Parts: sequence; structure tokens; C-alpha cells
Amino acid sequence: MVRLPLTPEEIERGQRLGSLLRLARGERSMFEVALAARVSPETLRKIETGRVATPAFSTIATLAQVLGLSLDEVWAQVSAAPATSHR
Amino acid sequence: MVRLPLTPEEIERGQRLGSLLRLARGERSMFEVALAARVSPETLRKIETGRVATPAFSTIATLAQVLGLSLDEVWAQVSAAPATSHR
DNA sequence: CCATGCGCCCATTGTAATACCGGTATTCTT
DNA sequence: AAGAATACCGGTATTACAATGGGCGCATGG
Repeated sequence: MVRLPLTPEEIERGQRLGSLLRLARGERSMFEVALAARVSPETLRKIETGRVATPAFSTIATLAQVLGLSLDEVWAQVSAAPATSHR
Repeated sequence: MVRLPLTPEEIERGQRLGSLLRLARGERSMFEVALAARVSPETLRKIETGRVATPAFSTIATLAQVLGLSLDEVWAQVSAAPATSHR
């Protein structure tokens, strides 16, 4: 096994993450936020639309910083998994 | 320019992140922590040794959860740049 | 002495993230 | 109507991650 494909759960988490970030962005433009977080607007757009399921830690960290979000809360909401019991 | 190479700053951040996680692991074995976080032991080793500079958000989040670390504090320490680099 | 366990290192492989391009659609303003 | 601004999408390119397997060294204890 090498670099496993994204699982459906990871994809769903990515979508929840994107929605969360978009909501937090509010009325600010993608350009503004992306510039402040030093990421490409394309990357921000893909993350917000859920097309990037597992972004880099630093990417999310800088975005959360710009948006005034707590990383712990972000993860708590994002990882609020539907029905994943322990394996 | 597509998918820019890692900057020296990102590499340094990765090393700080690795040291932090290793310190937090304490006496637990890599296998134990990796298993609990559902990541490969090699991946954990690479992160701890700083050979993976920008791991996925979910990877660090699960690791931090297993290690009992706050993501906000992790990022605060990791992103605390010494600012000695001149461009 | 030899086996076991732990950590490290290297090479390889497959997939994904990041970034740029061109095109499209909508909205708002002039 | 024309223009700018914003956001979406498909395609493409480049780099990096995640995981596997093998080998290595060093302890510990059988």
C-alpha cells in the first residue's frame, strides 16, 4: 500500500472543513484571505469547496489564524464523525 | 510556478514540529502512538525527525489528540519563527 | 551466542496538494 | 452595453506526502 486513496470519511471531513472556513470568511473576498494567509486563491477555493480533502497542517493553521478560528475547535467540528466507532 | 518547493522556513517549522511531537511522545513507543493515531510508524518517524515538513492537517490533528496536545499551542510554538533569516 | 524489539535510514510507488492557465457565469457599477 | 470584480470549473504541471519493505545498529535477555 502506498499513499492510500482518500476514504469517503476523509472526503466528508474535507467538505465539512471547507464549509466551516467559508462560513468563517464571511464577506471577505477569497483574494483578501488567501493573500493574508499566503496561499493561492485557487488553493483556498479548492479547500472551501471541499475539493482538497486533506490540506497541509500549515495551510489550515495560517487560514485559521487569519480567520480568527481555533484549530482545536475546527478539528472538533470537522472530525465530528458520523458513526465511526473505534477499530 | 506550480507546487512550489518547500521554503527553508517551512523546513525549519517542520523540524520544530517534529521535535515538539517527539518530546510529547515521551516514553511511549512510536508503534503505540502511530497505531493510536492510525498513521504509519514510518510516517510518524519522518514527521518527528522533520523529514516531512508540511504534513496533512488531519495527520497532525490525530497525533495531537493521541498525545494530548492542543493544536493551537502546537502551532503557536511551531510558527514562532526566530526571524533570523534574511531574504 | 543468538533472538527479539526498537529506532533509524534508504529506495520505491501511488496518490494528493499546490499552483497557474483559460474559459464561463454572475453581479454590480458606470 | 461595457467593464470590473468575484467565484466556479477543467486541464495541466510540479512537488510532496503516505505507506511499504528491506537493511542496519544497538541494546536486552534468552
